[in-house]
This record gives sequence, C-alpha cells and structure tokens, in this order.
Amino acid sequence: MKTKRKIPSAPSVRRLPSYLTIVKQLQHEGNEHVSGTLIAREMGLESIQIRKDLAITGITGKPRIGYPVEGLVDAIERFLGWYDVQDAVLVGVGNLGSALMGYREFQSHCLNFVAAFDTDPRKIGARVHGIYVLSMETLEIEVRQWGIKIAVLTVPAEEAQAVTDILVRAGIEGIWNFTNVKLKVSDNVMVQREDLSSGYAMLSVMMKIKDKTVKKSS
Amino acid sequence: MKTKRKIPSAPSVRRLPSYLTIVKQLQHEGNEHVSGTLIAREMGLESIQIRKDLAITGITGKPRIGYPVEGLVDAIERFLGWYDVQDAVLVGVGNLGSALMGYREFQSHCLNFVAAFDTDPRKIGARVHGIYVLSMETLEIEVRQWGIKIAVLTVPAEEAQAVTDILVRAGIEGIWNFTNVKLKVSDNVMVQREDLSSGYAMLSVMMKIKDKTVKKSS
DNA sequence: TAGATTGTTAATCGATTAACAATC
DNA sequence: TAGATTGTTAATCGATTAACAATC
Repeated sequence: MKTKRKIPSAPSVRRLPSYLTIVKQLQHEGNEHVSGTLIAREMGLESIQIRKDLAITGITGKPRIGYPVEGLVDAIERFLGWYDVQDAVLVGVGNLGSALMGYREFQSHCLNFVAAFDTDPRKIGARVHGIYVLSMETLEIEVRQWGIKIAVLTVPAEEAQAVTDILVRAGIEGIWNFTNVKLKVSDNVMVQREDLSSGYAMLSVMMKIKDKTVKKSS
Repeated sequence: MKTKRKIPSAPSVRRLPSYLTIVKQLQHEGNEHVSGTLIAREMGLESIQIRKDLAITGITGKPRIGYPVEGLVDAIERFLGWYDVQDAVLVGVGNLGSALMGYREFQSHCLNFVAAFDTDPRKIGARVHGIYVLSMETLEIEVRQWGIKIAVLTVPAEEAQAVTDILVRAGIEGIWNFTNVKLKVSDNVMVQREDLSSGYAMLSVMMKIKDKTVKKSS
C-alpha cells in the first residue's frame, strides 16, 4: 500500500485541464515530447510552476528532452479520473443548463449526461443537445436506479437545497453547483461551487486599477 | 492624494460577489445590520476572513452591531465598480454565449449587453434574450463607434485571437475570455480568463480522494 | 453592565519562485 | 562535448488563521 496520502493543491489541479488541452494539441500535431518551458510559454506562466504541477500526476520527464506527450496525456487523465466515462445528470434546463449540456469539451473529459430534469411541462419530454429532459418528479428514482454519482445543478437558487436533498437521498456523490447557494450536504458528498460573477468581479477590479494608474500617470 | 495604492488580493475580490448576494437578500428582508459572523455561517467560512475581505472595500462596522446593510451593499458595489451601467458586447452566439446573455445576475451587476456578434448568417439579425445579433464584419466599427469597453468572448478557440485583435484595434479595454486560449493583447487591455473545466477537475479529484479514503477505512 | 463583534497586529500555513546539481 | 531541461531543496511571498484589546 504505497499510497502517498497528500492532498494535491487546488490551484495545481485547476491548471491541469489547460495543460491537457495544450498537450493533446501537440499530440495531434505529431509531437513526441513537450517541455515545461513550452507549456509555460503557451500558458503565460513560469516553467517551474508547470514542472511542479505536473509532478503531482506522477509523470517524469527527461532533462533536455522534456515529457513524453503520450505519457503526459495519460498521467493527467489518470490523475483526474478522466479516462473512463462518468455518467451524470443535469438538473435545471435553463439557459446555463442547456449550454453546459452542449459543451463539447466535457465529452472529452469523459463527462456524459444521461438525462436532464426540469419541472416545466413544456420542457419535459423534449431533447436538448440530444439529451432527454425528464420530470423532476422522477429524479430520485432515476438517479438511484441507474446509480448516477454526479449531478450538475443549474436550478434557480430557491430550489437548490430541496433538489440537493433529493439527490443526496438518491445516492449522489458529487454535485457541481452553479447556483449561488451554499448547499448543506452530508460530508460524504462532494460539492464544487462555481460562481460566474467572481470572474467579472476580477475583470472589473483590474480595469479600475488600470484606469487609476493611467489617470495618475497622465 | 491619499490613495492607498495596494492591489487587493484576488481571492478576496472573487468572494465579494457572494457577500453582495447575501447582504442584498438581508436588505430585502428588512435587516439594518449584518455581522461578519452571520455572513461566515452563510458562506461556510470563518468570520475573520469575512472581516478581512470586507475591509478592502473601506466599510467599517461597529462592535457588537455589525456592518450597516445599506452601507455594505454600497461599499461592495462601489469597490467593484458595479454602480453604473457598463455597456458590453458579446462575441460568439453559441450555447454558452446565449446563456451568458440571458444570465439575470449580470444585470444586477450593471453589465449590459448592447449587441452580440456572430459569423453565422442564420443568427445575424435574430434576437437572443432581446439582444440583436450583428454580423462579425461590423464588430470593429460598432465597438469603436459606441465606445464599448468590455467584450465577452465565447467564440471557438480557432477564432479567439483573430477576434481579439479586432477588439483591441477597436479600443476595447477588458475581455472576459471563455475560450481556452491565452490571448495576446497589449498590456493596457485586461483579460480575465475563465476555464469551465477547472471546476470539474476539482470535483473529480475531490471525489477520487474521498473514494480512496472510504476504501482504505473499510 | 456583560458579552458579542470589530479591526489590528502577529503567527501560521501553503503556494510560488529561486537556485542548482544531475543528466540527457 | 555543450547546454537545455528536469527534479529537488530552500527561500520568498502572499493568504489564511489566531489572538486580543477596544467598544458598542
């Protein structure tokens, strides 16, 4: 049991998908090796950071040569668990929910939506990006029956906790939460919360600071 | 010139929109004051972190009482520049682009889409969530003419840099980049890059770690 | 008054960056 | 061989957490 029980750093994990995209592209172009230096340039980061990040996947490179492209793709996908298909449900077929169902990149990350759920009778029975929309009433039974482990939550804030309770009861293990609600779940259920507004906050502040700097210097 | 030239920490800035949502809700419910402790409970964080974060907006509270709800909303919105309307264009009317145009929360953050742009003749002339879709050919002239400062970029990766070059030439100052491309821009243009996959990477890793822990202990 | 909460200063923790020997 | 690149160890930087006096 040589398990290195070390929790990987969140910033590193978050950068891995970008590295994966770059390396897959290089693989597609027929490259055999890739250096941390090259990835760094592509990302606008320092090469030392790339090496540190890649180290958590267990890949090793060769001085002067770099990392084997194929081995690196494997290592990242294995580390993230993105090598065999994960079935998931999406709950809340609004604008954002529909967009996520159609987001191509998730397929290449082995995230597979088997069904979507909504309360709106006009949506139920329809197909969105080829995925059937089922009645919310059947959510618990379907999730349990098919043993779905992952749910993407794109319902209105008011419904978020109620839907979550159903999902947890049905045996869900991970919730990707796009609502701005802090979900209460038993601690064997993992929740990843996304906040679309936080990126806009960053942009706003960056622009404001630049503005001030310009005004000051002129 | 008593300008405290101190760059606010990114994690703090990113949390502010969530605080704003909570405090606005409390305001709506008629509360006069709110404590850091309460916000902390609502967010699942420590109260000291809330106090530290709020401090960057310049708000001050009163011991035992907390922060004035109205003053706090003001302070956060002022700090983020979310108090008067910012006109923006969206480029790339795909699934994600359409979803962002319809995302209600942005309106309350004073982000206003005046037009969208696409190359697809079937989309041009249509309206999406009430916003007209114009031809990409007119992008440069429209952005320049109306003095638009902010662009949301949701085009395919292959087009990202070319569109960016047009935007920069037209005088754009901030780009909210949803493509997985590191954009090259002159350094007076701010770019905020979003990576939807990074959240899924986090969820995947959290679930994998939990899995191992469970297996180990059983 | 008593005690909850703020704001400040200090301590800890974790992530990034630097330095450099090993090596392909 | 020469020099670019890796992986490791140490240093720096920044964010979070702790402690606590001030005070409403």
